[in-house]
Amino acid sequence: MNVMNASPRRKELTRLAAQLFVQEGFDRTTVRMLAQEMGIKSGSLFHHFKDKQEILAAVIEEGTQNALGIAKAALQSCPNNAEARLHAMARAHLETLFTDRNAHVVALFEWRRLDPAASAHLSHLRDAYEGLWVEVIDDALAAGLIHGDRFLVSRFILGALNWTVRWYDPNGPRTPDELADELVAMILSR
Amino acid sequence: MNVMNASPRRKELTRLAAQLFVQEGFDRTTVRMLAQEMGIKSGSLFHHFKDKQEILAAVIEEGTQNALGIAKAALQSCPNNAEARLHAMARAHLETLFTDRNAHVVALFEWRRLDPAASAHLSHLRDAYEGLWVEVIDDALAAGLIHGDRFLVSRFILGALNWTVRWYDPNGPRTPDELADELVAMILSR
DNA sequence: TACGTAACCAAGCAAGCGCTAGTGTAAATG
DNA sequence: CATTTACACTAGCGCTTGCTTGGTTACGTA
Repeated sequence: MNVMNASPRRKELTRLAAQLFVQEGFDRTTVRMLAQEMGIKSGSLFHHFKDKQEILAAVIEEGTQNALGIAKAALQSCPNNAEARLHAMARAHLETLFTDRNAHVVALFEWRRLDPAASAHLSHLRDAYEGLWVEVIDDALAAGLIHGDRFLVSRFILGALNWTVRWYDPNGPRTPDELADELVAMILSR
Repeated sequence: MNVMNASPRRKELTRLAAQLFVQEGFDRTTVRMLAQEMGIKSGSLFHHFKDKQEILAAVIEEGTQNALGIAKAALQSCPNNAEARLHAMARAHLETLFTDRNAHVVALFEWRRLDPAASAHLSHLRDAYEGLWVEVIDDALAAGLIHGDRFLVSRFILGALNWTVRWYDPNGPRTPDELADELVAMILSR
C-alpha cells in the first residue's frame, strides 16, 4: 500500500512507469504492461501502489520535485543579477527537462489524467516552480532586459521551452545549455 | 464506409468528434460516447467511418487543411515585406488555433494515436504548413528583423504559439491578434 | 412501381481492462 | 523462537472496449 513512501524499490518502479507512460501514453499503458516491465506479475503491482492513478501521481511528483530542486540550486549558485538569473532558469529548465525527460513529458502531457485530489496536491508543487519563474522574469522586466506583459512573456518563454520535448534530439549537435542561451538571446532587447 | 468523402453529415460528425476528443482525450472517448453525442447508435457510426482511427484522421486532416488555407490567404493579402508577413503568419496561426480550436488541440496532442499509414499521409499536409513558416522566418532573418539559428527560431516561435492552447482564455481581455503581436514584438531585434 | 443507396438500429461477440482475494515465503524485528 | 513485514504469486471477477452482424427505414431516380 505505502501511500507516501519513497523506497528505492518504489522509485525504480516509478522510473520504469514514466518510461512506459511516455512510450504508450497513460491510458494505453496497462497494469499488465507495467508489471512485465518491472519483472513482476500484475497483481503484485498493487502492493506498491494503491491503484494506477497513484503511479501517475508518483511519476509527476518525482519529476516536479526534481525540477524545483534543480532550479533553486541554479538560482542560488549564479551571479545575483537579472540577466544571469534568467540564463540560469532557462538552463535549469532544459537540464531537468532532458535529464528527467520521461517524468516531465508525463507531467506536461498526461496531467489531465490525474484525478482531482492528486491534481490539487500537485498543483501546489507546480505553482511553487512557476513562482520561481515569475520572480526572475519580473526582475528581467524591471532591469529592462526584456519588455512586454509579464504574464504573456512568461507564458511564451515556458511554451517555447516546454515544446522542445517535441523536437529536440539529445544526440544532435546542440546541448540543452546552447538551446537555453539561444532562446534567451532571441528575446533579450538590445 | 466512405474513405475520403466529405459529406456535410460527415463533416458535422467530425466536428463533434473533435470536441469529444479534446474533452476526454482520444483513448478515453468510446465509440458509444461518440455515437451518443451524434444522436445515433454506436453501430451506425461505422457506416460513416471505417473505424475509430479514421475519425481521428478526419479530425486532424480537417483542421490542418483549414490552417493551410487560412495561412496562405493571410500571406497573399498582406503587404509584401518581411515584417508584415511575420505578423500575418503569427496572427493566422492563432486565428486558426482558436476558431478551429478542437481540431488543432487534437492534432497537437493526439497525433501519436494515429496509425502509421494515416500519420504518413497527414505528415505531408503538416509539412506543407510548416514550409510556409520556414519561408517567412528566412525572410525575417535575411531582413535582420530577428536573429539566431533559423531552425531554432522557428521551433521556439511555433512552441510559444502552440502552447497558448494550454493557457489562453478566449473570453479574457486579450484577442488572439494582440497575442500574436506581443510575441512578434518580443522577438524583434530593435 | 421497382430499384439502389444512404442512414440507421438492436443485439452481441471476443478481447482486454483495472483490480481483488487469498496464499506463500524469506528477511527483519520483538 | 515467535511474530510481523515486505514482496511476490495465482486465479479470476465484473465490466467495458472496438467492432460486427443482420436487418429495417427513408428517399431520390428510372
